Amino acid sequence: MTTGSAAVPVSIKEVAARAGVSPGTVSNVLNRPHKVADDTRSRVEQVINELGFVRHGSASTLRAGHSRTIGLSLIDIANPFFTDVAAGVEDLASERGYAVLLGNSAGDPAKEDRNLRVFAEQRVRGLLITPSADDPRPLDVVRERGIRVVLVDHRAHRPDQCSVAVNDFAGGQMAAEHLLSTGATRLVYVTGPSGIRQCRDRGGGAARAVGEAGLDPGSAIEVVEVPTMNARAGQHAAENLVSGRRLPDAIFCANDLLALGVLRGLLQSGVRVPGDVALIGYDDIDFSAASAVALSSIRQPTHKLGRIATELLIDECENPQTHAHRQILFQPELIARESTARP
Amino acid sequence: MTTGSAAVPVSIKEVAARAGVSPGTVSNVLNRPHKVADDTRSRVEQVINELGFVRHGSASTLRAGHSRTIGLSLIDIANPFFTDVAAGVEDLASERGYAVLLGNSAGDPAKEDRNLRVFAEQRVRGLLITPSADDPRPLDVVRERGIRVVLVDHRAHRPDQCSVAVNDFAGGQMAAEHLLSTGATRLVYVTGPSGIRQCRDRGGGAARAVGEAGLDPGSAIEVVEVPTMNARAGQHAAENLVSGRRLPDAIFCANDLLALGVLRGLLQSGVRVPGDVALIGYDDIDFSAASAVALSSIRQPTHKLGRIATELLIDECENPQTHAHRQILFQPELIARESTARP
DNA sequence: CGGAGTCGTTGAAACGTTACAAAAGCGCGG
DNA sequence: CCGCGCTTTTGTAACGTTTCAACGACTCCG
Repeated sequence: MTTGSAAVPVSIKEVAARAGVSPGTVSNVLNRPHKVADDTRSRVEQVINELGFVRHGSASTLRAGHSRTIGLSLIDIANPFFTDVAAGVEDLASERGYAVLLGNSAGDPAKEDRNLRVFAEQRVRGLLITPSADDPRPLDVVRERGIRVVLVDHRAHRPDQCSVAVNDFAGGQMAAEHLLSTGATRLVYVTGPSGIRQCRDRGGGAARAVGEAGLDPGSAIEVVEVPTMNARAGQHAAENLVSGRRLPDAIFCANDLLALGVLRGLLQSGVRVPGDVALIGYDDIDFSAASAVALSSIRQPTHKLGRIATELLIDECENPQTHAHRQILFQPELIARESTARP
Repeated sequence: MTTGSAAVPVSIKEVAARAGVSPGTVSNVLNRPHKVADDTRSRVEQVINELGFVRHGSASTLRAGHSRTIGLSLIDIANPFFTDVAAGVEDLASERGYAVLLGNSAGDPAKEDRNLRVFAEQRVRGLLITPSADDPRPLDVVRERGIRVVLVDHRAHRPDQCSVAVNDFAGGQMAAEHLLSTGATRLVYVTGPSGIRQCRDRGGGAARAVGEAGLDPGSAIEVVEVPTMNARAGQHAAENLVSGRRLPDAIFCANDLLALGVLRGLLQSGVRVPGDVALIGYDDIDFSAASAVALSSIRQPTHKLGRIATELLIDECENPQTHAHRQILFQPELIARESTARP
């Protein structure tokens, strides 16, 4: 058994010496293998394996002027939506040999700033971010440092920037249309703080659908705003609706956690779903299909969102001259389940 | 508007020149502020702000011989358990000024290896890992490179290594005792692959509880093993139990996703929970309290797990001489809800 | 046989920071 | 006014890699 003693990292020079070549050649084997003669290359590769050489990323970054690391700044790493996005990011990054630096802003702009600073220190090659606020300034600061940025789940506010998002307006519209198609005429939209763009857009889409159906959005949709978007808040909202005898025909929730809470609140009060009230959520998180009454929802291509964003970012970093900036907007998908099934 | 052109990173030399001091002094301001005279320090700090200087982490790492980055290798970033752990890790790391490199092994040892390699290249200061297999060898390789490792949700297999885990045996025992206390005498344990240590331990704990209650573990517990630990598999298992007329008094599931699926399967077949069958899960994920019948579960201190692991790792890295290795084992906690409530 | 063109390899100079020995400045007792 | 100890600052040599001009060895063609 070896003692936990000295770390003895082997450098490119030792590899070079042992293989009887110059350090430059070893570097070429590592970075431009095709420029090295076959037998030299295989000799060097053999020595690399023998010695267990691993390139020192920092030295490489320092000299080459850029790293193989990308930053990922998320609003809430505990939220399944972002988690799925992160999984997509990690997937592609790992395939392409990039490392992912994780930052969780937890909705706090100060913490987001701190993370951006750390990313800047680490000289990340590029940055994927779901901005915690609409304010574009902190990002412009990052861009001025020469770090490429791709926005995730947020439309770019300038044409020379890539973004990947999902059409929340269309999703809201889709959800409301679906509810209306079950015969509902009086809707409730249970949503989080209106400061959150996603909540606003989804509500806007729902209003549009109601208007297009010939109803008056002002009276046909009641908006119930709750402070946090979790199940507890949803349950509370449902209890209020029941006790206030303001039960609509159908309820649209701005995310699935809210919807699961609403579902629970309704069922416990003896309200039947979908019999008395139809219910639809948003995000189609895993658990939605598993709830007592399988929850209809709006599915977003989360994993893909992460992958594509990463793809765009890497392309922008590696081919800055040919890269075409794109603002990609995915369409969400209606997943109809039991909670909106009506005879 | 600035053109998206030249990245103009300002170096320590320029700061030094502008502040009328030597580069060494700037470095001291950055790393050992107390060794610099007050007025010099404030002058340098002002220039740093004016110029928007950000230390080049790679140069620092290269020269200093160690980075301010820790690696985090998880089995499944889409699983709420690991996500909560990751949030705890990110929390503390960010507080201490460390960056977190994220790796998601997805249970694939090959991918785990690839990630470990990337971590090695980045010269992470230390590594947090929930190993995807029981095999300690890949980790020993990492340790030989001089990278400190703290195991997360896994007991260390050697005394000179830190680990942070939760007592799964106790958790399983706790769950089964609770079920027995409701009057149950015939249990089913729905679990994932027995290759997963957590599943084995929880089952072992349950068997112990049954034995201690004077029952024969061989006949009082039926084990149902499913290939994947998600809701679909749970529902399927429940349907099999119902159709096979093998309904027990109580069901213990190795995680909440399975339990939610089982719950759904039972309710749809007209089996009442907890009336006919009591049900308990494991992990106490957010959604458990929100399901149609609030799910009893075993709660683990996930966030804390992440924080403490990070704490241990940073201490081991920064104070190698005074650091005492610890194998911390948290105790889980029973959360009794409706699904096990009996009159 | 000489010169042009290829291909593979080399050597040395960076990249931005930190560590450390040495120097400079300063106050004070003799 | 010297010399001593103290604090503060400086200059310089690394750290491990990549880049690039230059070089040597071949081949090919005239």
